[in-house]
Amino acid sequence: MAERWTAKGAATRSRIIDAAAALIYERGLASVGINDVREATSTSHGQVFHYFPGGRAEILRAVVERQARQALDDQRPELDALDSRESWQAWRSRLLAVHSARGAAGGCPLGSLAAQMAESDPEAARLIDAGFDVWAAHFERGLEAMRANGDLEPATDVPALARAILALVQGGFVLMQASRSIERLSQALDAVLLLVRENATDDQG
Amino acid sequence: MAERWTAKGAATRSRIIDAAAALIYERGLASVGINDVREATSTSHGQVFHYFPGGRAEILRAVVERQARQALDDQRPELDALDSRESWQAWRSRLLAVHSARGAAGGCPLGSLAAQMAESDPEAARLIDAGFDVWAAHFERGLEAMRANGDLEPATDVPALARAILALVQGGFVLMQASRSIERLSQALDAVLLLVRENATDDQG
DNA sequence: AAAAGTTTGGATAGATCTCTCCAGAACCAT
DNA sequence: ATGGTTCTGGAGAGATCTATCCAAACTTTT
Repeated sequence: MAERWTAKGAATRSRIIDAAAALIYERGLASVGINDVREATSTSHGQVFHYFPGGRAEILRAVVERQARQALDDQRPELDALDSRESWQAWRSRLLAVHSARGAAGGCPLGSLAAQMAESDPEAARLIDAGFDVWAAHFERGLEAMRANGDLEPATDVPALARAILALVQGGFVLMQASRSIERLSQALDAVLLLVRENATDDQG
Repeated sequence: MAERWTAKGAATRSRIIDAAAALIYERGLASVGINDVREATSTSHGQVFHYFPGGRAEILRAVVERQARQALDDQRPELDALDSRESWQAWRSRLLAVHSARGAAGGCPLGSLAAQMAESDPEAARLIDAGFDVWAAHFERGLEAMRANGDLEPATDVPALARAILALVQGGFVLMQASRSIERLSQALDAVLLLVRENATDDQG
């Protein structure tokens, strides 16, 4: 099914998704129509519906999947090795740097889509939720690694802690988006480090 | 300026705001047009623009202010007296009950508007941010009361803790909205209690 | 009761948006 | 090369949406 297009076609399709994602991130989903995407990509109306027979809804779902990847990539490479308190700190720095460079606008590439799509498109909501699952799994992996190294209290409820951390991150993004201030995200990430520290064994903080 | 309308007129205006808020909360902002609001309130097109000369954008801003109040009311009366660990627990229970009854859908009445309006309407973003400020101030007041009672570590950075708690709540709402599971909000609120407990003096937990 | 102001209903303009359809150009395999 | 497939361009139907405008009905005031 992914082989339905030639290399050229797949490139055009990607271009459409990328442009749609960028526009939605900058202006909000409601302000982005097919025509805006068409203009931004120098494509024709026919192409858009050729590559997305499901129309706008199908583009939007592709954007969700793209942004789920984007949100994770924004945190790499640190996201893949959150196995010490220092690595969590490095992860925090990267996330802040990325969103500082973006002007503290737009919120979470993935999370900001939740409020915009969840109520109108259940399938999109499912995709967003799946993205959160993968994200939380990365946190879990890091925390488990810490536990294996003896850096985390053995009794820690890792899945619950991972979800709490993800909630903190998402909430930090929401507050940041409303205020356009990186400070809000920074405070939330400080609390993440605090949570990790308080579940760590060597409580030297 | 608030006396521009008679009692009857003000009632109609309120009816419009309430209906718009409810529809937006249920279907998402992008799916709600003036016509939907008109139908839901059995009003005419003329009335809508009579009471909101600024058109759709003005209605939306009024909805933001209404939902800022709604979000706080959802947490009352506990929100006004978060001066002990028990009161935080009662607050948690109320919030869960309210959103459980709503089917764990829609997210935060206020916070869900951030992603939907912040990028397209700066004034709306300002109103949302102001709502968050009031919300955080309530948390601060409760925490300060705890400190005055000797229940909180004197060195606690209360404003930062309040912001972290608000971020947790907002993030919990985001995860809840995507998954339609009250469990996600519950986990976030558990973490709130944990944060409060860990900043409390008598660490018997 | 008359006048002034407010509220209500609805027609309609004007713009916008999604989506369908068709045809020509480019590409690829045999 | 040639036949089939994919890619591209654009016209236009059909629906929807915001907003304006005007006049009638109702309220309030004098």
